[in-house]
Amino acid sequence: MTKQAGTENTGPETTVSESTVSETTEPAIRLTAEAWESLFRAQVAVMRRLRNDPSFKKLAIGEYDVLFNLTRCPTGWTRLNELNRNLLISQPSLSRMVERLEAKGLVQRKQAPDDQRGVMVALTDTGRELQREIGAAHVRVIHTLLGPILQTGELKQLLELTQRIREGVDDAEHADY
Amino acid sequence: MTKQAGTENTGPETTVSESTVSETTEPAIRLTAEAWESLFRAQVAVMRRLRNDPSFKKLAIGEYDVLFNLTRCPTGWTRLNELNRNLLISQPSLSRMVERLEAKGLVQRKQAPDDQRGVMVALTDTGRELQREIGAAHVRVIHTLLGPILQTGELKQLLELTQRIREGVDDAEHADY
DNA sequence: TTATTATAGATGCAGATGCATCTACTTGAA
DNA sequence: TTCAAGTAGATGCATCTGCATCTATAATAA
Repeated sequence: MTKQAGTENTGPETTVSESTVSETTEPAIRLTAEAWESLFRAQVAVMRRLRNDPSFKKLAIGEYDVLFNLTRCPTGWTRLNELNRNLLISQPSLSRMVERLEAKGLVQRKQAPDDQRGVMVALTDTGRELQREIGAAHVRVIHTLLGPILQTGELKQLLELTQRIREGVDDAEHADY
Repeated sequence: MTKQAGTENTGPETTVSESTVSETTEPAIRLTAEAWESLFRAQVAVMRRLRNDPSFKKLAIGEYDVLFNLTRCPTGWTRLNELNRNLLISQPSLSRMVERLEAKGLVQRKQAPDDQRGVMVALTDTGRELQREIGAAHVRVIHTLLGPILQTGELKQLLELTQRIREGVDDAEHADY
């Protein structure tokens, strides 16, 4: 349980609480909850570090994420609602965030050709450049942080497991049942 | 690459962008970035589902997380700054969130005995009850969601890998270098 | 066609967030 | 001691967020 000797630990424990997952909980359910909890905390731990990195001085992490998602569109352009599927923020928030990013000259908008209601977004050259700059720093931080913790094989395992989670959850999302 | 036949995919791809991690990037660095990216997206995918669950009607997910963290304190009480270490929100935000939770009767505050500046927080009985209620639903959703995706052994792998990340990152945080 | 229902995105508004700063207290050095 | 520097938490303020709702367009049914 990795408790440092001589430390008066009064803070929250890193083991799963009995009030949520009691010892009488069915083991399979308990394990699933513990795995999720651990995944979530790992994400928080890494994110806390990332957020404070000087590379995110220019742009909030959520805004960077929008630019990043835009780099992944084969045509360069995406529908606003499509973009929203990969983010945690709400539709109105994305709408206004894109507005701000446009004002900063980082993205551009145009009407969707096939749907008069729709809006398409793409990076501008400036936006693409900024994304690359921040992304490069981002990658360096991650490598410095995670490199000493996980070996190549373990990184591959983690990648594979989390990819399946993402795909599985997204599929369930679109499934009509 | 799991692309559905007959689908005009115009949205963001699920493979890592070349603009951030180019094919010439050192493989180890590339893999680390891909693993983090995948972990992050998996977290987003699960979180999107969780957030919409009716069990979070009563309390925002961030507020639930505070209650949850409080259940893990051996003594029941924690220092505000200690609590803040496990969360993504800023110190002023936590300060006000606790204020609101106190107003709702879910947590209680008292002055720290050993430090006149400090504030200690603990759940009230009502708070503990609500945490249990939401937590139980939470666990059910997670199990329904992740159960069909990962097997027992895989969940254990995931748990182990993410635990190491959390510990490793937190240790690096406290290290003085 | 026309009426109904659904969807894309924008907007008003109340409330939450982070940053900078402030006060109060503590620590450590002279 | 005394005083400078550091830390805990609160607060003013500008900004961002989500919810509910609105408009405009699209899809579906009658």
